[in-house]
Amino acid sequence: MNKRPRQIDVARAAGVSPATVSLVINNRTGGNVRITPETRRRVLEAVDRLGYVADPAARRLAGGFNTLLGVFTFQPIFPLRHRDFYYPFLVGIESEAEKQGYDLLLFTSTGGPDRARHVYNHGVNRLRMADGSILLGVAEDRSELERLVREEYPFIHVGRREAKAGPVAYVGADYRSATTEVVRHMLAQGHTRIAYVGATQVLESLTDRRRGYRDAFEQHGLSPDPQLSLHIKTPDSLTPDWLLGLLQQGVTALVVESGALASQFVRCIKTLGKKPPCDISFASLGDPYGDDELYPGITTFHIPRQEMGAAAVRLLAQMLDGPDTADVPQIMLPCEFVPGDTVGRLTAATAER
Amino acid sequence: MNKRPRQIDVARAAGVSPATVSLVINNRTGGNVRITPETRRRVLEAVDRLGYVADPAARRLAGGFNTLLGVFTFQPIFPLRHRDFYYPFLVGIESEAEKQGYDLLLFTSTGGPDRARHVYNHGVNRLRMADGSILLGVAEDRSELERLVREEYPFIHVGRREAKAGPVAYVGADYRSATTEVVRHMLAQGHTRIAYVGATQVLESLTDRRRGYRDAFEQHGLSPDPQLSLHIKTPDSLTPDWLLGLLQQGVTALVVESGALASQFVRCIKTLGKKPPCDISFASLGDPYGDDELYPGITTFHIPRQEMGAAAVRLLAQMLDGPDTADVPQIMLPCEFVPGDTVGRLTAATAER
DNA sequence: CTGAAAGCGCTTACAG
DNA sequence: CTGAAAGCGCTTACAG
Repeated sequence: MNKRPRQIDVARAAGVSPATVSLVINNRTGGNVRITPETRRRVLEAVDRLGYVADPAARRLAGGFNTLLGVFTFQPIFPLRHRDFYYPFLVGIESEAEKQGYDLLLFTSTGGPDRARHVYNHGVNRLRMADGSILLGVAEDRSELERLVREEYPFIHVGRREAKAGPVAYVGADYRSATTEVVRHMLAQGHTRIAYVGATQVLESLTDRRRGYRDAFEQHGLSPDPQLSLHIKTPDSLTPDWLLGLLQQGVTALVVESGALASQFVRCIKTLGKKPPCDISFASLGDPYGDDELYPGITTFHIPRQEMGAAAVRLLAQMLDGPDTADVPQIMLPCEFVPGDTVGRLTAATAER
Repeated sequence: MNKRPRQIDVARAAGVSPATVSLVINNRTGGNVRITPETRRRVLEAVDRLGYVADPAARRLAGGFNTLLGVFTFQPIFPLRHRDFYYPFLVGIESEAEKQGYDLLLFTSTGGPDRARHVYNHGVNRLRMADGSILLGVAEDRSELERLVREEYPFIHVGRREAKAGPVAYVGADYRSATTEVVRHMLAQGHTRIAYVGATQVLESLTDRRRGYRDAFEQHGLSPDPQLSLHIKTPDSLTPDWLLGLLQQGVTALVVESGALASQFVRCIKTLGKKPPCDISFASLGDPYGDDELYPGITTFHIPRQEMGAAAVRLLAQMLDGPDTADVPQIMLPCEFVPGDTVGRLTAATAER
């Protein structure tokens, strides 16, 4: 086990100084650095002959940067279930990290026994191992986010987030406008009794949708019936009977807040032997992740998950490379409206059913 | 507050030397090292207050460890297509890394313009940033693997690999035995004209299956008809006509080497209006990844991808923790036989069809 | 055009 | 029980 050659070995073999070896290898040519072609040749020849390979750790230490981007998720990033939740984001994160020349550091050592993950372990911000990090997913506990903001650790959150400690840098999706577009589409088809079925949870991404729903009505000079904004604890609460109740209240169209609710809705409507859009118009506020076709021609909008991941990396790289401007990037990406065929014109028959 | 705190900052804050900080943080307690509880407390308090995290690069350079496990794939790890190829491995890798307290370093900065990845970029073995690495996937070019072995860099390959430079540490799946089991199952049902449809490629995992096929015949005191071992360049070469030709040669059963070939086969057989197992018995040598049901009750074997990932991490952790025993771990995990219903008993009707 | 020197942030013998 | 010092293998001003 002969030791691998070091820079100094190459220098000796080529009859130059270590500095010159470094210069040649890194192709540093700017400024007042100029290497004779002959010297360069000798160095490269020695590198080749000795099989020299620079130590990346030393390189990074000396260079003062580590080109490591952290990826932190509050839950395991590769869960067996819901495998697809993080996946499209990761596709974007990875490909952009590749372009920007960063490696990705996945914080897997921060898990508690419940597999919920913590930024601060033993009071230490593990993320500091990376130059900056991307945060993904939903944290039960907001205090870690607050602390990160207070600490001024460079990070980008995927998904809009608010914190008391100050502005959070994020790449979000514009659920508000997208929801407005969907609901306006329903209003334009003559519907006014449009139910909103969402979770009880309060979360930025959900609040945005709820605002979008309201916006749509206001833009039509209407205001939504508060009775039709329904918040349930779990998708299971959405039962055929419950749905029937809604229909009897004159609901002619319905939007659900998430993919999980959408599939539950589809199940119920089938049980009832009814079909959208004839019996009820229906839309999902965001396409389900994965490519399992939830319902073929569902009316919805596309969440640009991949682009969000890529944009987050790009912003983070800028934050790290660029001069430290104090401004906190906050970006909302548009969601593309997917017309589908589950929303139809309100007919007298439907309305009076 | 701008710069991240260094060890020296903690030392000053706690009124001790950097060495003591290092000792406390790494829980070095053996030998003649003993830290007063009071000192330890002061150090940890300072660490906490300053938010100190050791620089992994410096740590590695100084001869310590990183608790970073590299994950290297020869292609993007999160491809949009074939998303599921790496996925189940990653599930295992992540959960085991979590258990062992390692973070995962994904080498995304090593991509060439073709997105094929290289261990050695500009002559640098990027993997050395991590204590050790897991390698996944198929490399066109074997020279990097050879070089890693020669360099004695600690790594585990997921999937059996051979190298000229010496033994490769791996966690493989026992495709050979699994294939034997499948083919014996066919032989036991009376089939003898069993075609083997595989790729032209030569690769350990494929070679193992080909051996397993041969083994099965030998165990029945037979030897396979060389004419029935067929190797095609792409799945597209498997056409209905081609299949018909096989049937006319008296083939009554058929195994395909991969999931891609399996779905192509299923397509052809449907075109021909035939059905397994009545018209032909059929098995796939390994379940397709993902959970898209290729063919509901297909006869195959289950590749324990998740377990392979976990085992690789476990072995690597042992390699790194343990005293440097020179032995190279090579493990083959069993594949579970999935009987399915696409293999049936050979009847006179089928044989003489 | 190239070398000598300092320094990146740690860990590990070695003293005391 | 803890500190001072050397060293890991590089890069980058700074001289000359």
